Parts: sequence; C-alpha cells; structure tokens
Amino acid sequence: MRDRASTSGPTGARARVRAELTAEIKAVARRQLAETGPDSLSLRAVSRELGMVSSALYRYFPSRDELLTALIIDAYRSLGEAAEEAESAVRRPDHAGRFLATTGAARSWAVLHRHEWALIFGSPVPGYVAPTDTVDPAARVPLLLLTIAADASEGADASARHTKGADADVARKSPMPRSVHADLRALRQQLGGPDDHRLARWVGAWITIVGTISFELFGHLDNVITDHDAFFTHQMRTLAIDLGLTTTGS
Amino acid sequence: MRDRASTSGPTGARARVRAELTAEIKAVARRQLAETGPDSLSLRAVSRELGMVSSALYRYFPSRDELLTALIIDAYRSLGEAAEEAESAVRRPDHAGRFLATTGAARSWAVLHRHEWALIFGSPVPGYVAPTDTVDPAARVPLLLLTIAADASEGADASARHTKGADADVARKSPMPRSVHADLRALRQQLGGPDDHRLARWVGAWITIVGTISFELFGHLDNVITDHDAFFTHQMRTLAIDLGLTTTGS
DNA sequence: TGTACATCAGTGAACGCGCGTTCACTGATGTAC
DNA sequence: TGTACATCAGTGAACGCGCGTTCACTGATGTAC
Repeated sequence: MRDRASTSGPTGARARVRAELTAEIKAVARRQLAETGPDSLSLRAVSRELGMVSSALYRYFPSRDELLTALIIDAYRSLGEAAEEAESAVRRPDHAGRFLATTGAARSWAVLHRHEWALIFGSPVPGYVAPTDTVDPAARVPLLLLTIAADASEGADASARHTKGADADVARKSPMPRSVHADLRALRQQLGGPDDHRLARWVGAWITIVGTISFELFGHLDNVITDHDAFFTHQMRTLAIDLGLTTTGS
Repeated sequence: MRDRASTSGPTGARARVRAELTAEIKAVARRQLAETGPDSLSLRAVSRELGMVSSALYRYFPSRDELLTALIIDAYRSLGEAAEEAESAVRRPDHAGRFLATTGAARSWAVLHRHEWALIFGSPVPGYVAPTDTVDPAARVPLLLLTIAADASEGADASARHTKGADADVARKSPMPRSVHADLRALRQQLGGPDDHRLARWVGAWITIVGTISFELFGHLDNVITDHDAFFTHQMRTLAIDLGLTTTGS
C-alpha cells in the first residue's frame, strides 16, 4: 500500500511514511464521517478499518478532538479550493457570474461532502472547542466574496456619479446602530471590503449562502421543493440582484 | 411533587398523573439537552435525574427516538407560539413591524433555547428519521410569515397601479426555471401565498432568517461581530426592505 | 562499511465508563360486580 | 359498601455493545561513530 521504496524525500523515509499514514487516517475518518456524523466518529472504528489496533492512532493524533480539528481544517481548505477554482474561471468584470460560480461551487462541494459541511457549519459538537488554527481556513470563501464585492463596488461608485442608480441604493439602506458600525470597521481593517452598508450586505449574503445550503442539506427543503439545484440557483440570482451585481461590470 | 389529591380530571387520576410525569420527563430531557446536545441525550441520564430506574421510562416513551420526536414537536410549538405572540402585538398595517417582531421573537427564542434550536434546525441526528407529525408544527412560523406576505402584497398591488414602484419590482426579478415554478405552485396550493416571484422571495427570506440565527448560535459570528442583537436587527431590516415591506402599509 | 544505540510504530491487555433495551417481578391503584 | 380481579407503574438484574485513553512491551527502522 504505502511504498517506501520510492525516492527518499527531503525529511527522510520515516517522515514520509508517517505523513502518508496520517493522510490515510484522515481519509478513513472522512469516509466514516460521511456515514455517521461528527459525534459518532470513533477512533476505534477508524483504527479497525485501517487494520490497526486503536491505541496505534495515538502515534498520529494525541486525541479524538485533534483528529476532528484536522478534519475541520481540511474541510475548510477543500471547500475554499473548490470555490476559488470555480470563481477563477469566470472573466473578471462579470461580477454576477463570479458570485454565482462561487456559491454554486460551495453548494456542490456541500452536496458531495454533506457531513463535512455539517462538521463546519452544523450544530457545534458538544464539548469540542475549535482551536484558533481553524480561523484562517474558515475565512477563505468569505474573503473570496469580499474581492468580488470590492470589484463590484468600484464599478458601482464610478457609475453612480452620472446615473440615478445611487438613489435606489440609498433608499435600500436601513439605519445602522453604532455598535454594528464599529464591528464592521474592525472587520474592514482586517480583511478589507467596501463601506459599512455594503459590507453589512455582503456579510449577510455570506450568511444567507451558508444558510441556504444548510437548509437544503439538513432536510428542510424536503417535501417542499423538488428541484433543489434550480431552486438554489434562483435564490442566488435573486441575492446577486439585491447585492447590485451585474454581468458585464460597470 | 405531583399531587394526586386535587380534583379528579375527566380521564381519571391515573391518566392525569401519567400526563404529568410524561411532561416531567420531557422537561428533564429538555434541560439535559440544554447542556449537551441531541446526540448525547441519554435515557439513562434522564431517568437518573428523575430518581427512577432507566427501564421505567419505557412506560412513557417506547424508545429514545420517540422522546426525541416529542421534544422536536414541542420545540416547534414553543417557537411558533413565541413568534405568533410577538407578531400579534403589532398593528396589522405595519407589515415591516410584524416582520421584525416575528423574526426578533424567533431569534430570542433560539438564544434562550439553543439546543432545542439545534435540535430542529441543526445537523440532523444520525439515524433519526423525523416522523410526519413534525410537519405541521414545523410550518407554523413560515405560515405566519406568509400571512404577512399576503397582506403586504395586497397593498403593493393596489399602489403599483398608480406609481412607478412596479417597475423597480420587475427589475428585481430573476428568471425562474419551470421546475421552480411548479414547486412554488404546489406550495401555494397547500399554504396560499402570493405569486411565484414573491413567494420565492419569502421562502428565501425564511431560509435567511433561519440561517442568520443558526450562524450566530453555531458560533460563526464570534470574533467577527460583538453586538449580535443589533447585527441581527440590522440584517432583518435590510431583508424587510428587500421584501418591499413598509411600516405603514399601502 | 559495520557495529551500537536511540528512536519510533504498532501491539495487546486493561481501566473505567456509558449506553438502549428486554424481561420477569412486586405492589399499588383502579374497576366491576 | 366490600370484595375479587385486572391494570399498570416502577424495580432490579442482565444482555451485549461501544467508547477514549493509558501503559508496558516488542521489533523494526534510522543515526552516529
């Protein structure tokens, strides 16, 4: 299975085998996750499938929680990659297209990795506390959306100067409390992004995207909507409209 | 604790005591849920807290799953009541107010009953299949929202005839696939509601409401937004605007 | 190139725990006459 | 009103299962000289 006869890596053969087995453990755990759900993911079951004794896993992960953390980080990474790849295939000025590609890729990934989605966006696993290393991978898709937001609002600002479009935009702002302004300002200092009202809309959009995918995956669309795919796309198109995204750019 | 000395009910004292204990079991289970989460809710732990032997619970619930089902139904009911009560306190023509009261009440309920919220809107419990009795209670808040939608779109139709508002409305429609039309038609036949484009927006709104509450409760707002309450209200105001809701009616 | 020692992967048994569910049982409470 | 029987709540032991984690151990693989 694992061939240690191939070219010796820079860190030595032992280290390479170790990395491979670590990956294999995660792969098996991911597969089992796909059948059960985070709470019932068991080290013993994973070791059984690997043909090892359960205690052997402790050479690779100091505890069950650490394995969970590794899976969470991998899930965020995998989701982020899928979204980025889909988004990068769309021509830059097509803001709406980039948005739809991103959200569509996120949903497709979620449908293909239901329990991994549940692991990162579902109910928190009781007793498990996510360490800080999960923060960066978690921000990947939101960051991607913010780049679209930035590109789109540049265009909007330019065109607003000589159209009546700006009026409609202002009319669709709701009053924003000081505390929200402060939170958004802090957020913009970290990640960038457009002005507070637009930023709030984009944060809301991200929440809606996650919510729409979860709603479907957690079964709440059953017996209500049959064509989940078409429904999702329609919702995202509507969301794109509300975000003021266009297909051709400014 | 349970006094069987009071006036004998219509179904006999034994039945009354039985009903009381059933309620007590659910109450304890609910309390334990608040500490752990659905997966780790254990019949043995519940019986322990009640000072009974674990097998005694089987006089009241034929299995753990049935207890879970009872809790789910109760949760939907409790949420529905909270939302309806809040909504009914707002004067009828204030559509935006009714919307904000409903969503605010839903969030407040969720914050107060985090794990019950997770039970109904979080990741599905592995192996558990929700029976059909949960459908009606689950539809309560969505139905309430639809009554607001109906009232609001009546007003909108009336005013659209002699303002330019209708144009803006049309501009904010995205093309809708046949399959989605069909699904929405079926939905309207069951529950009523406005035309397909508006109905799609309201279904989307319900999904966004649930998603926004879950996003907060499941910890994804942590380290990003400090004032959760103000943030939620702002998001809902924005949503109300996108739904075309006004404060005074037509 | 060869030997001596240190490192590390994997074993197997054990600890101590919890779980859902079944079953034959004891008493107490209700019901019919 | 009083007795005889049926109903039902709750008991306690048991079945069979799974779990995370620790620990002393055996061998194999790598490293330093």
